Amino acid sequence: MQKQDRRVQRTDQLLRQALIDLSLERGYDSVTVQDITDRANLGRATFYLHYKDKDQLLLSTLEAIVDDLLERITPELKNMFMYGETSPILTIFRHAQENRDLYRIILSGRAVVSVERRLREFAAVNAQKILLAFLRGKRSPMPIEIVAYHFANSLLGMIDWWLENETTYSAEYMAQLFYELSVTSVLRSLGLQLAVTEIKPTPPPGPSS
Amino acid sequence: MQKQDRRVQRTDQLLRQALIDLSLERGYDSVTVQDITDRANLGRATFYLHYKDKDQLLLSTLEAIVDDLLERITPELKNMFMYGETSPILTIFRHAQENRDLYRIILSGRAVVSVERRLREFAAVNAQKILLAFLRGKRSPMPIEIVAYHFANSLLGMIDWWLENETTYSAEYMAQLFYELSVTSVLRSLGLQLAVTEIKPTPPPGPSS
DNA sequence: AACAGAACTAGACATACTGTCTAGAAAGAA
DNA sequence: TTCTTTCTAGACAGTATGTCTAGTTCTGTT
Repeated sequence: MQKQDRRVQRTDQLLRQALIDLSLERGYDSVTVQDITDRANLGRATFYLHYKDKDQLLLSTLEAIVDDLLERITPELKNMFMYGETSPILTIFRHAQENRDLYRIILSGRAVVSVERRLREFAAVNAQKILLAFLRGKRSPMPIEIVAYHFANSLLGMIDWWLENETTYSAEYMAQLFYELSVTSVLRSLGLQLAVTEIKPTPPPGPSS
Repeated sequence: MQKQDRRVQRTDQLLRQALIDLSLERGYDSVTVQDITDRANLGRATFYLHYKDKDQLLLSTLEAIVDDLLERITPELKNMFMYGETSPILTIFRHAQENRDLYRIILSGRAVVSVERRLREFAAVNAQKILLAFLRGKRSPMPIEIVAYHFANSLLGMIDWWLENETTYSAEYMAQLFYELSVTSVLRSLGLQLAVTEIKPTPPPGPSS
């Protein structure tokens, strides 16, 4: 990451954006390497100088975005409020909104298996970490892996639905829905009281109906 | 479906099984039409006499299995008990167990986008029907589409996890976990009391830990 | 047992995409 | 300017697709 690589980074960025755009336009599967380099105004050979294949390109885009999310979310996990402005859940919804295109490609199965699986695995692993922290050593009455998987799966599903359908709902509203639909029962299943302060009564129902 | 088509059906079945087997062995994506017909001891040309492409073949397998499930589940939906031996949820878990291979290929994203999406859509649509029936005309405090999507997504996620990991858990146990993790909070989110009888206390915790 | 029609096969074909390689052009730092 | 990195154009072999044709093998019916 030294020397003369501003050019390289620019090319990287062009390729990533081209793949995202083309995927949304006509589906990840049907996008060829040729298509990508054409769109990015680059030679096809250049692609292979940067990435092994199309999946690698998408994967690297995912990694970048995941790093970004982690950076934003880690400090918030210190205090474990699931509600309010510092809620990690809210942050995740906001992050999804900001990176809507990429999330959509990956989540709605537009993209390829391996990448989606990577994201889901990442989510499940982190969910488990968080739930374990909540437990503080207590024993869960339910297998923690299932609960964590369910938690991550629900969150991703909620995001998927949101980005595909009613984007007019605010991130705050979605976070609240998720809280009511998932967080509460997850905590209860772990044998925990809602160890959470700041429960807003019931935020305004999202814009449209 | 007349005349001399026992042979056709047999060929169909051979192709389907070959695709399932090969997909589990080395991933749906990397299976070629040649592979399938080799495994089924058929000529490649024969494949195209039956299906347009690989996706079509998988899709037709899915349709068949979905029809089967619907047939079993429809009568159970008459009485709406979510618990007990006639619980539709339990039936779904059993169905998944019986058709484990196919479910795994589709759910774990081993297969192709379009097929998985079809299954998820099917699940969401039916979930919505069921929830509407539960509401009996009452107005839900939460957007019903989201709740239905969440419900379907959770169920599929649970099945996915189950088939991929601890198949030693019984279908009954999984149904109960699902009930506690999802059904309760879904009903509550719809503004419903648990309109359900027969809540078993807490079934034995699945075999392993 | 023989026949007719349906179902399958083998192989060839055009097409498309992949991933690699080479020789050389363009860009940018020194 | 000069030197190194980065990109390009085009060619290449390899593999999969989907279509087609002519011919073979089944199977139910007579």
